[in-house]
Amino acid sequence: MLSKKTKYGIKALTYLAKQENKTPVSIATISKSENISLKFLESILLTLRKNGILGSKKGKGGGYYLLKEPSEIQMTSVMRVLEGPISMIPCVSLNFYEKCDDCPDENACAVHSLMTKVRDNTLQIFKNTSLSDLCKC
Amino acid sequence: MLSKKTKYGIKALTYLAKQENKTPVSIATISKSENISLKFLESILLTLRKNGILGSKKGKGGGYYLLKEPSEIQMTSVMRVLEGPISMIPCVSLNFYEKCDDCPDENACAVHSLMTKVRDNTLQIFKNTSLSDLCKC
DNA sequence: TATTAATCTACTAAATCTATAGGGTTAAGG
DNA sequence: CCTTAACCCTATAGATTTAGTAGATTAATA
Repeated sequence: MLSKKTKYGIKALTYLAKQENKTPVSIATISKSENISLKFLESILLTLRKNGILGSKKGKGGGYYLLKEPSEIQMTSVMRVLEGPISMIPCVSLNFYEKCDDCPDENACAVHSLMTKVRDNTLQIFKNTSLSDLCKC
Repeated sequence: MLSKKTKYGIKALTYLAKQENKTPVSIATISKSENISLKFLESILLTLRKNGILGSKKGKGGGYYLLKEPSEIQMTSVMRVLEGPISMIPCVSLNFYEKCDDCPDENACAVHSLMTKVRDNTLQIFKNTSLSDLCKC
């Protein structure tokens, strides 16, 4: 299941991507427009900033803005920052790999092979989708 | 994230699919072979039975067995029974649809369109993968 | 320089989900 | 009638999610 954190994060990012100029947008503005709890959104935007996707400006007239062009922001990085692993199970994860306790042989594991397929497909979609693509809906 | 329930369920199913004859296999046998907590596996097999994937026989010589041929069991049904929706978000789910509270227009929602793509792809994989395919690893 | 608009930080909390564990009941076989 | 094994119900520790609350910090501006 996609967490609300990720859902709200993507919505906020597309909102910012749709801005014509790059002047900062306040959390409150995004919160109202996208119907997102202000305080929750605050923490989401903070993690996006700490992970190099957003920049921020403090004080009056401040807010958040994209650090790169929307077309340069892949959904892979957005998903990894907000949702964590793209894989459904750690033993097939590229960036968050972990061995299963119960599994003696990954190569003979049905779950492993099935989830590898799913990961490959999902990864392709996220790689080939940028923030600017999402704005076209 | 794939739950352990689903992971264990798939492992148990492939174990049953690998059996040559269709005589029932006890929970204890599968539990030992696949390193799965017996009590947890018990509840998993029970839900698989209640959802028409497994049959069971009580008493001595009893246990669980597949109701259909492994090649006839699609991963779509297995996943839906164990993990629930295949979609990452209810608003794109075919079998578990729910509207988002915050979203005024699904067709204009970036998350919706992205997750529809992911669902379509994942669904294809699960549809085209049967239990017998998983035994070939 | 005082005010105001913002981000930033830290703590708390309710609700839900996950992954079991325990114990008793029922049915089948020998 | 004894053993075996599924069935069923309950509880629970721990983790995660989704916030809410309170206040500190920073920067622009009047």
